[in-house]
Amino acid sequence: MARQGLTRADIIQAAIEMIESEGLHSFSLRELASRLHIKAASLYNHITSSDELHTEIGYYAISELKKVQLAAIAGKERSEAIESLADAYYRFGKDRPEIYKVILSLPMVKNDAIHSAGFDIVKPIMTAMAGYRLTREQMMHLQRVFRSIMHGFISQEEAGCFRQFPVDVGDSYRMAVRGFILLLENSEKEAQT
Amino acid sequence: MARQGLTRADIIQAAIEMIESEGLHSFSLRELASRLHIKAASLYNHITSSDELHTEIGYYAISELKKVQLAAIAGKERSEAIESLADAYYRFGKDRPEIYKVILSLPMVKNDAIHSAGFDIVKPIMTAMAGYRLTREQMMHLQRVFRSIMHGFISQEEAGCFRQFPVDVGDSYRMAVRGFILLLENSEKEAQT
DNA sequence: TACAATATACTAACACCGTTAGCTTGTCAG
DNA sequence: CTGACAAGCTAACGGTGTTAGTATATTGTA
Repeated sequence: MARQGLTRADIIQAAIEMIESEGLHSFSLRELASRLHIKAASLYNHITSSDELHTEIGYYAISELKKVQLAAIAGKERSEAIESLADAYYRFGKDRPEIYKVILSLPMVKNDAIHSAGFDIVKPIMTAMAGYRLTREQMMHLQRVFRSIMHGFISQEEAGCFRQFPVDVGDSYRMAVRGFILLLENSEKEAQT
Repeated sequence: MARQGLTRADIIQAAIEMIESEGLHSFSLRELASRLHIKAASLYNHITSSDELHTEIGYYAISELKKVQLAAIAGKERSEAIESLADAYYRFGKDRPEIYKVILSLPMVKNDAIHSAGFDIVKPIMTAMAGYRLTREQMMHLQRVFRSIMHGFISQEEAGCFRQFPVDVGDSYRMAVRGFILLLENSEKEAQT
């Protein structure tokens, strides 16, 4: 009745908007359905489960992050590229916290599609490190270190863990990035010998 | 009827055991009550809400982590202390992943008791860094960097994000710690000038 | 143009969740 | 011994994701 011909894409889109504005924690299928002027059960004509929808939103989130990262490193090299990439990462987490949380909550395990989508996040980092004379093995390790630093920092700040001291969080962040660059330079020296 | 005289401590204890064995995600008050041979509503004679219980378990988790950390740095200095502390942190996250998740999910914001409990996690790091000649301000920043690295690494590995390359995760971890020590040494030099 | 098939919506219900109100009853202190 | 408190209970509310079965608008085809 008064059927509006909703598509799967419409639903994913609406879910993303809802998560961005209301927060991931308060998301529910019933509320989503209500916004689309539909009953919750009707959503199942387009999706097979809540998990699947969640995964779909995860693809979007990863592609958004990748987009921002690629733009950040364009035409840059070495420490400039790293700093710019880190800034992009950091700002994404701050500007779109709910979308960032979606990425974190993604079940990387056992889902091949998401697993391979994870490569999208790795690539920009590898590119940014290309200006350093590193072995491929070093780069694989360093990419993990970079992601650990960025993710760790963003999620701890988001969780409110950084309010314990009266020093600027931005300064802490820059120190963290500096530490990574030091490690890059140090690894470069090691690779030369 | 067959009243067993459960105490608040009994309930918290049972909840901890249940989370460790079954996982945080599948925890529920009803299941907890069932294990105690009680109805869910009866739990409310001892706790005021699910959130409160969650917070209580958080205190336990933080105290456990602190215990492990203090033991790790006892009688050690400088890089040896840092490495040992990092190892303790890392092993805690790996050995007791569900309890570690409880710490992460703690609502640091707005809860003063938890906020101050957070200092328990900071202290061992500050102590471990005491052997370096750093200003107090530097230490506040570096403590954030350390926690970011550790938390970021543990949670990404736990999420399965590190399966994308065929290089040893332990090697990546050691490289991350080495990066932090490099940053410490570098900061020390800066403080001297 | 008519009809069949499909896509889109619905209602009703199930099993779970946290939580509250109100009741019973065992236990212990005065 | 008795009154008060503590510790349990049942029943219910509103919330969640999900399934089964039904109706109907749209669309493709004969």
